[in-house]
Amino acid sequence: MNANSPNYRSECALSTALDVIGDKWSLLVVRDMCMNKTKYGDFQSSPEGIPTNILANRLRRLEEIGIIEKKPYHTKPLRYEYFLTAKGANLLPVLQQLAIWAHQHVPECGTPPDWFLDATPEHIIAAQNTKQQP
Amino acid sequence: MNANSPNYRSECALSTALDVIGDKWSLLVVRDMCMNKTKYGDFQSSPEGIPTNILANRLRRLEEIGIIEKKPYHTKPLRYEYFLTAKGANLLPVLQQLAIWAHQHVPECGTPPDWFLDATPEHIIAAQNTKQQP
DNA sequence: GATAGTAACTTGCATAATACAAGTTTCTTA
DNA sequence: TAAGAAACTTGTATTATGCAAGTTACTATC
Repeated sequence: MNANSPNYRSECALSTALDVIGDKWSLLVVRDMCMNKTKYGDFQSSPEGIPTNILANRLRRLEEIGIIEKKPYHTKPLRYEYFLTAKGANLLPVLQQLAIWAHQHVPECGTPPDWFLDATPEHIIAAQNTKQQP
Repeated sequence: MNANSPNYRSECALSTALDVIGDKWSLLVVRDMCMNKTKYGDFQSSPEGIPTNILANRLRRLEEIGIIEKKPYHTKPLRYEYFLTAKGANLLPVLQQLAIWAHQHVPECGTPPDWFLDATPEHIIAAQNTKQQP
């Protein structure tokens, strides 16, 4: 019952990864952030149509576990932008492999853009920094 | 309502991948098969403890979508072993990247074995073939 | 200065996914 | 003859997800 007992299903790294980000929406929010989306409304307007309560919950959880961090961009009312941490940006290879697999093996699905497949976690971080300090 | 309208959330390859294998258990069953487990009881005895109704359901679904195939190893009563197809074995890079990420970023989790990180989909297929034709 | 609009949420309730326990069938072994 | 294993199915409880509506604090428009 305390915050230091995450209680993963097993010691297996794969299983633990799925316990942390293996839900229906988390990786899609991470994808959006890789595309330089930063605000609540940006995530909401993605084509998958994430329910607003789920989005609020995922942003809270992803921040708690250190995958994203929020920075205020407006006071009165207080509003935040969300950015990937290094931990979050390092999920990019996972996203890329998932996209490659679906593109190769699921006929109906779209083609991932080259910039996405060619990017690295470092690119993502760099792009975020230029956006934050214009 | 027909079998040819899978109705994915969007055209996005990542989103489609998650629609296909983005649940809590599918990739763990694929992992077990990468470790040369083939039978129902093998999957059940993995440390995560998959519920038996979920396991039966996932084996059916994974076969329907062509990620695994079953072959009889015993008649009366009829019993099947399950193997990865090429489509299934090609999920290995996804599993590897998830395991690498968790190993690097989640303190409590275990270390993936070298053979797992060094393997390729072709290795997996080859290992299955030697098991099938002794 | 009242009215409408926007952004980022929260709340309540319905539906779907997952979990747990028990039962079933068909052999095999003691 | 009885007990056990293997591979499930069925029933029900719990949790996660989905949808609609409401809230708060501004900003811009008539």
